[in-house]
Amino acid sequence: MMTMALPSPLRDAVRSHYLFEGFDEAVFDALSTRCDVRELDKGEILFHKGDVADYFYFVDAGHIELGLISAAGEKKTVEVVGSGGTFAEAVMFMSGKRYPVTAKAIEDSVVCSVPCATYLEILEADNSACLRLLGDVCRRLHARVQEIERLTVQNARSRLAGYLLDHIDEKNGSGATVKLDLPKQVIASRLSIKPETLSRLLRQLADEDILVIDDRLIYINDLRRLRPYD
Amino acid sequence: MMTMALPSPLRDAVRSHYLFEGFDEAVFDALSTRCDVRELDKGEILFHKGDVADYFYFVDAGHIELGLISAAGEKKTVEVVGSGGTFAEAVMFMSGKRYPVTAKAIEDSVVCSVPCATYLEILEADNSACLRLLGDVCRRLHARVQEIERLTVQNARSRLAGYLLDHIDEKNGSGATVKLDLPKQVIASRLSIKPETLSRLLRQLADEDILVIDDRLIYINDLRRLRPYD
DNA sequence: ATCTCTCCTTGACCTGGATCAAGGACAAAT
DNA sequence: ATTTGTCCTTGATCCAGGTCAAGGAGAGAT
Repeated sequence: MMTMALPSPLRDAVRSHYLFEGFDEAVFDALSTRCDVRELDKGEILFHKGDVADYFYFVDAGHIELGLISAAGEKKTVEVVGSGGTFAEAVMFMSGKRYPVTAKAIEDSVVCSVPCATYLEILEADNSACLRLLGDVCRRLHARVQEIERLTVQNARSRLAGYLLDHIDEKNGSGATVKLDLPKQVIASRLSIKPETLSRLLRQLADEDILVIDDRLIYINDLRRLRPYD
Repeated sequence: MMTMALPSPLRDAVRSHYLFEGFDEAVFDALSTRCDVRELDKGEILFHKGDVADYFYFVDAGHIELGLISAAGEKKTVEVVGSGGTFAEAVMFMSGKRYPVTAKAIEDSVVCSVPCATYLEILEADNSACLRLLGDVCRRLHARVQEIERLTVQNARSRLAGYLLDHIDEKNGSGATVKLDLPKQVIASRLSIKPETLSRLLRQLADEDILVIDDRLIYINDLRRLRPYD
């Protein structure tokens, strides 16, 4: 992992993220001098679950996987954050200040670290920043509740259908195209199934003529036949 | 369901909750005149998933179950809130402002409704209230991530062990006593298992002399033998 | 005291998805 | 051109937990 100061294009990208865009120029400037760029190789771990959480992150390039690993080695991807997104900003308020998940680069990535302490100082003075962060955290909370719903009241096939419908690139009439931008193993983990099962389910949907698989490109023939499972 | 103005003991209980205790007397007073008491019969539904979320709630007495129901009729209890707790305060910031869960009284209960719009106005002026709410929402977010972890990397037996260890009333040496304060069906749903499975798992643990069951009282003989599953 | 309800337990059986094991398809390295 | 590694697929088998069905126990209601 390499660490260095913020180059100006990255500074601008961070600046325009809604967690920062409301700040005064001077305030943001002070904050940005305390941020660092970190370049991560594919597979590199940024932080482990349980590490002290002094920073949250903005993704400039690549994909960061937030996941859980049990004592027994079981793995589960909770979320994958792509460029333009932030993660771990919610831990700022947690007593103990420890990351509840492990963050790992699933491809060569560039992230920007933001010191929680400095950001917190800003929040203490800036009410509207506080409200924006509240909105952000609540959105995340809602996403987690939906995930629990998917895990408990839906089966694997429904979860896959939901995932595909959520990742449509292009619609054409009653069909659509989905380009899988993540390795299938990562998608499987996000859906809490094994890669083998994902493979079989896709095959099953293809056998039923609901979709056609061309490597990482999936053509959905009829959205109506996929939706009932969502 | 009966609705009426806040009686003074309930007013004090709400006042001392951390989401309100930092308010100036005058501010809290204005808010409290807009709150109502609602008495719910066992089984009564306070709001459905998808309803417009104009209020959040403080529980004065009883237990409120926050749950999900799928189209197919599958049920899952996400959380059970007892007296002194609040729920649905996070929806204030959600676009659309709709409840993501259904709230149902699992016994005769008394709750106090707090209008989101009024509370939001206070937040817009009071920075420290904002920060307290942020802490609160982040705690909830963390709890949801832990729940996802339990659901995905642990099996039913581990989840039950974790539940029991989380609900210990009294410790004595290497053992402990747990008093189940919720109907077993509700506990089962919280653990995302069927009542039959809960019953069987408890029996299994009893057969292994890890615990003794006396109706709603459970004596854990040896915590060390239960912990490995947590 | 018997009915009826709700809550819980138990048994018999079934199934979705995991696991184990064996390749296939590429791409990068030598 | 062969090796090595990563990612994916496919088949065979297994099992945790669900489903279905049949009671049992206690609490009110009549």
